[in-house]
Amino acid sequence: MGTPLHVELKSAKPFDLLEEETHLSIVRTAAVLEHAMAQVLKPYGLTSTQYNVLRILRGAGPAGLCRNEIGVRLLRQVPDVTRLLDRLTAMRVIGRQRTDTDRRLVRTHITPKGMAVLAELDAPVRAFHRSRLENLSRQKLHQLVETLSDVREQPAEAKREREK
Amino acid sequence: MGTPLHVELKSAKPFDLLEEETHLSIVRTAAVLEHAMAQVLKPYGLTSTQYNVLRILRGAGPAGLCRNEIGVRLLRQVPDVTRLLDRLTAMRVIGRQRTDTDRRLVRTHITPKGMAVLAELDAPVRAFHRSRLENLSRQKLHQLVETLSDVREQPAEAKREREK
DNA sequence: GACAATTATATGTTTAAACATCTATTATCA
DNA sequence: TGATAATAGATGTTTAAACATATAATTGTC
Repeated sequence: MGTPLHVELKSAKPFDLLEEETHLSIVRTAAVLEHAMAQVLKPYGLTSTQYNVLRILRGAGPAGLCRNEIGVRLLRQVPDVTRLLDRLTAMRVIGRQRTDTDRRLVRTHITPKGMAVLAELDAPVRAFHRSRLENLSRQKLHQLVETLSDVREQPAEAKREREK
Repeated sequence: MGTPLHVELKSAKPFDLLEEETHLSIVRTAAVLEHAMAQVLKPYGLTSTQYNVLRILRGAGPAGLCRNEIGVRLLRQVPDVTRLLDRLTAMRVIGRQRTDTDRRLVRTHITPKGMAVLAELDAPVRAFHRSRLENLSRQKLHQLVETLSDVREQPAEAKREREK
């Protein structure tokens, strides 16, 4: 059984709004996981966003993806994908080339070096994920994934508001 | 029922490791919530970390807290609390003074202006939390909070490793 | 077929995050 | 007591995030 968040954060009193407690729990849990994951990636000189890009491009295959498409697939949106890709290009783990048919597009693909870095990381990353969540049953994990997708679902009212 | 994450992120194939899917779901959900929360705070010129500091200091009362204590209570750890507090001091929402008994310590407290900003934000923040999670039952929320605290709990093996 | 609107990416600039190092003060203990 | 370690905080520097704006290419429309 885990520690209540308000104890973990030494808050004076428990939260008075369950929705706020839930929000804070999600953000806190993500912060803890992201910090641990960053430690796994650090020896390889990658940030989690950079690793995210490499995983996206490996999944996309040799044709690669254009900048915007990478942007929308990122786990965390970043406001400057161009320079994120610049840095990965400097590391020689990705490559870029203009598309002929639509010369606005720049296709970005993972290089053999990038593939090698990912291959080296696959085992430690899997081991990390498995050990980090070993306390939870398969059923709990499935339930958590399901509930979180409901959280991300925009409430109906807000959706209507946004479409105006 | 929410959208599966691999569809949301246009991933080529569903995840092959449930633990990884869970990790990514948590991080993705936090990113979505944090982005929405940032929109609520933006008109007030506050980042979510700055808002977090003000909430901590309001909870701490007039005596305030020292720098390190604020650091450990933050939802997301930051590596430079000093300059985070510098910026809030420049906004005149917090104040600082050296402690007499231990002159290494600097006590930081929220100012009346800081209290006023928080007071103004209380209603919109509560409304945001309520509407953002209105799709979920109380029971689901309780269950989610409980499961997330289990996720944050360090696995027993890793704990032993860390204590060496 | 011109021309505004849209889309895709890049650049300039300000601000903050990240990391290492440094100073001052207090605690520890031989 | 006096050297050493530990703690609290600040500072310097590099790197990346954030935000606005610009440039280039394509699409839609009348």
